[in-house]
Amino acid sequence: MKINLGYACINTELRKNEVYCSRTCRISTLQKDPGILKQLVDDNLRDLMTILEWNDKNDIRLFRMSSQLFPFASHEKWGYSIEPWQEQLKKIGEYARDKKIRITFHPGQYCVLSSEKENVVVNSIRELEHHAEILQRMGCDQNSIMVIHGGSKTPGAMDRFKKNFYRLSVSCQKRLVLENCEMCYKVEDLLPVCHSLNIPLVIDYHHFNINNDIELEFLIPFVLKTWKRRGIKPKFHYSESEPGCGDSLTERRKHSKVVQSLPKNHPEGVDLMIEAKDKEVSIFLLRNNLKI
DNA sequence: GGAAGTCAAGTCTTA
DNA sequence: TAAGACTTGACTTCC
Repeated sequence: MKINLGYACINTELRKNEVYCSRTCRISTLQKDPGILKQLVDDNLRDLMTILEWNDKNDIRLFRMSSQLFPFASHEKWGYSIEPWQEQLKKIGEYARDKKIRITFHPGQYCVLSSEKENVVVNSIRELEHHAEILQRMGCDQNSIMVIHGGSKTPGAMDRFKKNFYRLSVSCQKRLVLENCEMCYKVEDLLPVCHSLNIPLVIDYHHFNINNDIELEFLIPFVLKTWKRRGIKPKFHYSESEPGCGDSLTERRKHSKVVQSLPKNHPEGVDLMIEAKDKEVSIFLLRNNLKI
């Protein structure tokens, strides 16, 4: 069996040697020394290249970039242009393309397009446009997607999501995909929105296992259609609860250190992002255990 | 140098 | 209505 497995943001082996791409700072530090940002971004981009080279050597061709690559770049007050790093981004993008490493993003929990608060929506739009700009400057193709959740479950949330989706630039719209979550939006809740906006749907198996009503086998064909009609290679997420964790939702939500197995009936040709604390180590374990 | 507390951001629950 | 929990890794402060 051949599955394209990937991991998110941090390479634990390289991290031990201070190679990582999520350096940031506090606003209080920025106020004292605004020039610190350039050094943080330079170091993050340098290490991003190192991580991609490591991925290539280890035949890992799916990687989620950290949203902290450019700290505060989308901040209302402290935001700045990423244009000065165009050359580095282009070079990194060319390398990823050359090595067939699929790059993706997963902006954080504060990115809520369905919020009732206009300022939250405006901040979310700025955040998404920033992520899309990075991918654009890297020259990434349509397979470099940005995954977000449905967000708020207040009345009218999905209508607001749809309305605010059209406030995004076209290049940003083209990269946006939705993911089911364990609290608010199940796969079947998101399918109508994805159909209406013509955006793909990421199945997160872990979230599905915590929050579901319908058999996944029934839903998968509908989900795969959302990718096919856009010509984007499907990607799902997988993680497990910590073995021996309690029954409460809080305990089950936490990701385990490693992933022991693959989801049952995972469809052929769907990339799989492994979301475990031990990151790339989980991929090696899976390859060994399952002879992938 | 290590441990503990804090941090840009949102939403939901509880008091 | 306000405070705290949620989640997570990195920063910052304290001892």
